Amino acid sequence: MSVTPSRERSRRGEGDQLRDDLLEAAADLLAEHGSVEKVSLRAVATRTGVSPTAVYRHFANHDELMIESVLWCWRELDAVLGAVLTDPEEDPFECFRKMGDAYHGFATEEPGRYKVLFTRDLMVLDQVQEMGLLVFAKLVGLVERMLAANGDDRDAFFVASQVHTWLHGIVGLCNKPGSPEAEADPFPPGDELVLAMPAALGLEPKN
Amino acid sequence: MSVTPSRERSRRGEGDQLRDDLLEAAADLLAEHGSVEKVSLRAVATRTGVSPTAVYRHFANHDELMIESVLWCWRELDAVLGAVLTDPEEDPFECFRKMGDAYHGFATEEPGRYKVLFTRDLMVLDQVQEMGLLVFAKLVGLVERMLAANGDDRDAFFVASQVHTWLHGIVGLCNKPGSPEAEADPFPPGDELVLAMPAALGLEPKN
DNA sequence: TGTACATCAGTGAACGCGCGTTCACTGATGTAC
DNA sequence: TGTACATCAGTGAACGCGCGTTCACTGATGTAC
Repeated sequence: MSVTPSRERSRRGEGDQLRDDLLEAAADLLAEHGSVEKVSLRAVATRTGVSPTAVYRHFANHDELMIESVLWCWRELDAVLGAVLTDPEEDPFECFRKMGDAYHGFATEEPGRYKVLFTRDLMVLDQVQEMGLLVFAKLVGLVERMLAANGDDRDAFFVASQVHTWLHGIVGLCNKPGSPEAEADPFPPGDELVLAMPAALGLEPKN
Repeated sequence: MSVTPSRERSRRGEGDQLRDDLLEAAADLLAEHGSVEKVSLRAVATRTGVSPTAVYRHFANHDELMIESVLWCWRELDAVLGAVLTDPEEDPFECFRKMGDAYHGFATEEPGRYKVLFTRDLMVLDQVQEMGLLVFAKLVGLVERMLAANGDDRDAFFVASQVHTWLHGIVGLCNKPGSPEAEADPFPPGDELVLAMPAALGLEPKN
């Protein structure tokens, strides 16, 4: 029941440090296991170097710890995509290609994290849904710019939904299961499908 | 520890009946919970009206019970899609529309079952992968017929992969979480996206 | 036709495990006088 | 400057739970003689 003394007790008034450390450990465990059910409060405490009871000083219970950790993960995806999507001066088509790569890259490098983000039971929660909308709104904006540049009068919201659903499906079916053992699964590599998407959806610059 | 006597003991020589009953109960529980981890051997036994130990007469352990149940679920999807895909006389474009509806319908009506089918940890298993390939091969055949009808020289395998990844993404992001509480989620209804897919992928009959 | 017996289809108690959560506590540290 | 004390940041033991799995068993049923 004792704990590896891997962590020094915070100084007085700096107890909130533990909260961040717990969230970081929980996010790592979510990334490793890919699901909220497989990450126990006790495991998070152990990884942080603290006893299970200490967690209750910062979170009401296991559920709250997990929800906060998932929101933490969402902020990471937002940061990754935000770095690519926000510059309003850059060519939107170039921007779109980079976004596809970034999205596919995140899902490939962090499959567990990605899976957790889009778990349906979690997306029902208001706060999680809000984060999802925030990221999606950026995509809608980018699609608007592409359509405008092409004089295309399609609905940007609908087209952005097409983009997102397709990307989501590609990374869901084509991701390798960790090791590069390669040719086991029946599908073409995800990046080829990502590459072919803009043309199929009419999101390439008109000549 | 005792069991509701909801089930009569099989007659001698008919012990295999229990095996089928267990698989059916397990498939139902998978449909309800949407994940292998949430379905315990004990829960399957209880639902079947039998003690946990009885399960071991037919399955080596919890893992084997779950794998066989998932294969059972795959056979159901195969049957649903097979009913639509197999008639080689029918107009392939009409057939394709029906297939999209059937796929979307299965995923919407049985979200738990659908989720389990495409769980990555399970798809790694040879037998599960084999079932997936079997279903996918039918789609490739259908796409071949559409491309041929249109004199389209694209690779049927690649186009079928585009179809499947997109459908998978649509049902993954747009499915309602059970009740028709409606306008919570940010995306357009899945059936609209399914309807728009053939045109976007160039899979409508040429005039 | 009667009876001993092997087999089949299960049961029931028990095990050790990790889990979420509660409770009473401890010891260092900053503050008031 | 010294000391009493409140507070903060945790600890450690214990609880009841459901789980997968093992073990010795039971009772009905078909078969051999």
